[in-house]
Amino acid sequence: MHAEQPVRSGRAKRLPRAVRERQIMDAAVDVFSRLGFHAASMDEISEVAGISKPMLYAYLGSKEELFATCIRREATRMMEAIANGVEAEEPPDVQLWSGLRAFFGFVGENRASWQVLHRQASSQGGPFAEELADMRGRAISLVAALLVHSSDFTNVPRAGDKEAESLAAALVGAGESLADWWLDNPEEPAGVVAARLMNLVWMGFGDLVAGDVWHPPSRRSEHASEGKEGV
Amino acid sequence: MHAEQPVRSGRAKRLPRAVRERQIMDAAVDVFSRLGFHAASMDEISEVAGISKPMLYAYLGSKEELFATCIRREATRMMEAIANGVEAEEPPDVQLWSGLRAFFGFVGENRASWQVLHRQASSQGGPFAEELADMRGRAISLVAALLVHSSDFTNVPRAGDKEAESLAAALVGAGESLADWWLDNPEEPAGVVAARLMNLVWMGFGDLVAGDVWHPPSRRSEHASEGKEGV
DNA sequence: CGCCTTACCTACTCGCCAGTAGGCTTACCT
DNA sequence: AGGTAAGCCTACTGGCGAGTAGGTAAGGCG
Repeated sequence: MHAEQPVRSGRAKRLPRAVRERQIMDAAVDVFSRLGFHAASMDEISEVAGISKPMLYAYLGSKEELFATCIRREATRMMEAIANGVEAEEPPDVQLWSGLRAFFGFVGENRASWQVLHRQASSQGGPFAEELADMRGRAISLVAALLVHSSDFTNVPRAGDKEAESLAAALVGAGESLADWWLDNPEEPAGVVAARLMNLVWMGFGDLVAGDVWHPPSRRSEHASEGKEGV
Repeated sequence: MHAEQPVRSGRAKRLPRAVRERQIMDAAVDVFSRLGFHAASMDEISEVAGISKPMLYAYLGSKEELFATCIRREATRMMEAIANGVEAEEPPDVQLWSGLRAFFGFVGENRASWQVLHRQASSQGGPFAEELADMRGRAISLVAALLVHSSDFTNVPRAGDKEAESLAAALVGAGESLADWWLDNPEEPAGVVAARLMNLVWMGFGDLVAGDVWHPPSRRSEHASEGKEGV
């Protein structure tokens, strides 16, 4: 939630192209996330960005190009945030936990990004959804690899790659969905939401109902049922 | 996927109001699901319905009213489908399984309904999202009740109502999301998708990775890892 | 048979928004 | 200083789509 700088009045100060482009992108993400692709108008985006419409067209092209660019930028930012949060040497459950925390952390601090990325991109058809599917694909591969690796650690014969991928898809889906739900129920901190999903997907209802919970390997240790780990 | 009856040419046959309203609603769901709320035009809906625009306005009111009516109708149909699939006397895991099968069965046979219901309704803000949130709320309560009841069956002290509700939210979210994913990957049968989610949420990755799976209490028995149950 | 209600139509208005034409101004470079 | 290019603007067009005005046919019923 950046504080978009206020509406301009009169001529805007001269700025180098790169800076303006950044401002415009920020404005576009903001407006697209609030209004949706169709309802968002180039007039409003230019106004929020503090410039006039022709500048918008001069720098970022048509409305569709602009939107696609937003999606690509935000997707990249998010994947990087997650990658930075995970240590490849840790055991699988810890890696998953770190990934979830990084993911929900990103969403929490970039609600607009997530909104435009997920809800808007997926409800417009066409090339936008593909862009998104692409990112989801990368995320799924990541998790699938984690799972395969994870069963290597155990004594289990072999949990087919295909099956791992399905499960990964389900988990990524659950994450997307929980993040969406969180948008509408923002009172809870990121750590709690992440812990909830971690427990659900790692332990399952079966265990939870029986009273078992997963919790991160001790650091400052946690009281029983709801990991309140930092964001 | 109903075969919408073809485009009319000339004057439409006189029909009683109730019948026309049904036709119009079907057309509206179809068009909204394909194009999204904003891109859908009243002209196109009226054309698909086989009547003229003023009829549309006469019967169903403004575009927004029409959309809201679609959401309500489809939400009701869906909740009924699920309710009909579940027997209150069964043990909790079986109830959950039946519910999931009914849910994915409905989505499979009513892709357009689901699309309009979930993707469209949630990406438009305003009263539409509320309508949807309402339905989700009912679904969550249902699952939460199931969970609470479920831990009554075990010897566990008590899994706070609040926590049950969170988990229910996560599960419902996972279901929504997996259904969405399924829209884009329609090759798999409903039963497989349902089984996948069942395993994920009931067993958890922890157990799955260790080689344990959940499967429905024997009927014609299933070979190991991927429940290919009905629907 | 004629009257009226209900179903249905064609043909507009009007506002909004993507995209553009054409011109002004400020900074930098020689 | 003065040229020039990069940054910026106001003010338009053109099309599309929501919603309406005002009229035509068809079935029912006295």
